[in-house]
Amino acid sequence: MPDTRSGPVRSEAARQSILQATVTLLAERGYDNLTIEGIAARAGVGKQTVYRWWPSKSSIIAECLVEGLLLPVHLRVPDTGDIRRDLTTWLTTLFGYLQTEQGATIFRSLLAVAATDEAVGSGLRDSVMHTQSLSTRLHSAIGTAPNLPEGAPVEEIADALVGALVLRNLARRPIEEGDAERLVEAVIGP
Amino acid sequence: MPDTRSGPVRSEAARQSILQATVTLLAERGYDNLTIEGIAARAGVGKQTVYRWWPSKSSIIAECLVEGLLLPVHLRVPDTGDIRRDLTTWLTTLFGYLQTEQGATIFRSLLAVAATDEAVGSGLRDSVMHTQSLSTRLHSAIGTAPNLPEGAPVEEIADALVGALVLRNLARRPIEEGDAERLVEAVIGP
Amino acid sequence: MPDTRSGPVRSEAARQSILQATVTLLAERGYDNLTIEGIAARAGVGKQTVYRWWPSKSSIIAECLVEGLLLPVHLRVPDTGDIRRDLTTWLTTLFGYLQTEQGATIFRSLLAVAATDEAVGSGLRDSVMHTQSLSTRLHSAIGTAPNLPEGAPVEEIADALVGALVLRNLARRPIEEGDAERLVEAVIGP
Amino acid sequence: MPDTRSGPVRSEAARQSILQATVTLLAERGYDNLTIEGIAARAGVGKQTVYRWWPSKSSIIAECLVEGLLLPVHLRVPDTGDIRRDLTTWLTTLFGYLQTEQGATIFRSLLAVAATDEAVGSGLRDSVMHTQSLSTRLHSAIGTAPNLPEGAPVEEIADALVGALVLRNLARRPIEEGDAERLVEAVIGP
DNA sequence: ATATAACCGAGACGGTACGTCACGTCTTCAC
DNA sequence: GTGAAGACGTGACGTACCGTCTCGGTTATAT
Repeated sequence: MPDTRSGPVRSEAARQSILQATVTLLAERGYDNLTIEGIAARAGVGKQTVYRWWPSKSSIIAECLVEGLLLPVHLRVPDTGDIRRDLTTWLTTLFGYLQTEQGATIFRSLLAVAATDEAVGSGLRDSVMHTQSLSTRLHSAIGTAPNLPEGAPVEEIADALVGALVLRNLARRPIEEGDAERLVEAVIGP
Repeated sequence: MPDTRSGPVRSEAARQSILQATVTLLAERGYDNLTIEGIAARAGVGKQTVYRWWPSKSSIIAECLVEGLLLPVHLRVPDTGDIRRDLTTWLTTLFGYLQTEQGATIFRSLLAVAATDEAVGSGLRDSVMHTQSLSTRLHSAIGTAPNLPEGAPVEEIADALVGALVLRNLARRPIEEGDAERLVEAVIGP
Repeated sequence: MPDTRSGPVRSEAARQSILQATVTLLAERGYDNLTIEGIAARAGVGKQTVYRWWPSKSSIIAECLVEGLLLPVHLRVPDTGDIRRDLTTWLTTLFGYLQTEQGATIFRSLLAVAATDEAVGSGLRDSVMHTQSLSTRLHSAIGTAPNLPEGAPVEEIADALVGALVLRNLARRPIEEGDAERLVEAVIGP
Repeated sequence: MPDTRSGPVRSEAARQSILQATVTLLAERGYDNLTIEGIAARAGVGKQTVYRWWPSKSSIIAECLVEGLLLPVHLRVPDTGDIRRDLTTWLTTLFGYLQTEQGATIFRSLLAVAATDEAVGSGLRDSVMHTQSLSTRLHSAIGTAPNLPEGAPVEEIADALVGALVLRNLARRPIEEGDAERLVEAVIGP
């Protein structure tokens, strides 16, 4: 029976406080300007308590992600049977999030972390963007659209959609009316 | 009478030395771990000489980009009349660059800068990726493929291609045989 | 009905272990570099067990002193009737202790504690150096030496002897042949 | 021709500021409770500026000593021809300094440093206490007092006097009327 | 030709944040 | 209630870089 040592147990309150402080500061001031001292101070926690449980700034952010504190929209692709409509709905939701100053800042922070931290980067496509659900939805749509014949490169289509989103965020290009539709058209065809 | 100040002129040697040192350090140790003091030391240059001419770390990197020191592949999309083949060729070249450890590291650094620095971010799609040439090529191909009818969302197609590239780089997904073809198929159709 | 509380009694083993660990670490690494965590770890004891019984680091050292763990020489001044010989014998013993690297280090630690901690400082002359026995011996020698007439400033003579010892230890001056004799001559006269 | 490098020169203002802050804090709060961060803050100076020029806390104090900022009494033994009177005068001056709360605190700090730092300890007897002048004065007095015959152990007499002073300071024994005289009598005889 | 001014290298300066160590308090479980 | 273990908030440690500034030395005009 492992892990039966006595002694105090990790403080869940401190953990939550740190994660919440991280999200707040990330939204307020961006990824640089985010310091561990700042997190600890805002969380009302000793610096050592942070270092005891997380090896790096990016790992805190990774945990925020897993907890769903960073992307407070549900990223699952809907399934009404109409793949065009579903993708458009899904993209519109995401575009809506990226349209807010705060959402865009947080998402860019996320990309900065991904660029820096291998673990976050590797998990970006699947865990973060839930691309899995996108792939699944696309698979189930095979045959229902002319551009989705048997053997269509589903993963690459998913990459293209998510990647376009990422690129827009990095490029600070404002979202406009009809962008979601146009993007869907670009990859699924007219 | 403009520009009648006296004194010596900006040292081109110092400038080159700084840019080169930046590229070297970026490839060696990544974007974080890149310090201005480190650049100056490696370049054999005083810190002030850096600060005199560049306002920030990211602006040095931006200049490296413009000088073509960072992405030593020519990014222009070829034009043989066959849009599929041209895109595949272009993507294969880029994939080749991102397949090298050094190229992937530099490109990720670039994305980190873009996530952080508004100017670099805004220029990412056009200046960095030369998406303009991609758009132009796609425009000229309208009508030559079933998925590129009149009024096709060319910009979004370009976004999708470049974005997929970016996403792959961030996600550290290794490139495999046929990836370029599949990606082209994903956006241009079968 | 005094002392009828329940529960186990203070562990003598823990107490001894802590005191011994303190002496060891003091001799090994000096007064600074001595930490309570280090003592507890070396003693195989919880930190709280230390804090439960001692208010401060210096009080542990004070207890080591009282237990005779720090100055393992008997400091009582002998009494053969010949005050010169007795003082010389006593000083030679002490010099011998201070000549060892370990003894000198421990004694300096003691002085550092005395400089810092009022209680230890106040007890230094009497409890630590047993100056009381020195005074007594000097008192009993009054009249037996030309420099010890009736009314001789016995306390000051004791101070002078002990003080000279302390000074030598602080000044890291090595002891040489005949030093004990010369010091006795200095205060008792030729 | 050594040391001809260009560039900024060490700031004398910063140096003075640091030394002065050290003295002030030492007198205010004692040797422990003295932190380098505290010194830097009080001096209005970056921490690195302290670390650039001094390897340790004790070395700052040592420099304060050399600058005469710590012991603001002149420690030279006077020479009127009457050795008893001269020693008494000298001791009275020192006792006066040690009688003030601040003087006693600073002097104890000094002893704590000496106990810890080899360099300061080694210099304690001579540089700090100017025992050299005491020895000289005693040498010149040989033959003028019955206890100072030819061949008297002058160094040991000096040790005894200075040591008694040190011991009193460590033991927190208050100075009383006639103490200086009694101490002189103890080592020079009646 | 000579003064003036901007360049260059070097690096000291006041700062901020880093990641670590130890403090003294506390909480948990076993005895 | 005591003891081993160790998490907690706190604060100082010594280091790395930040961006600004000050040096002595070196060009290049502008007088």
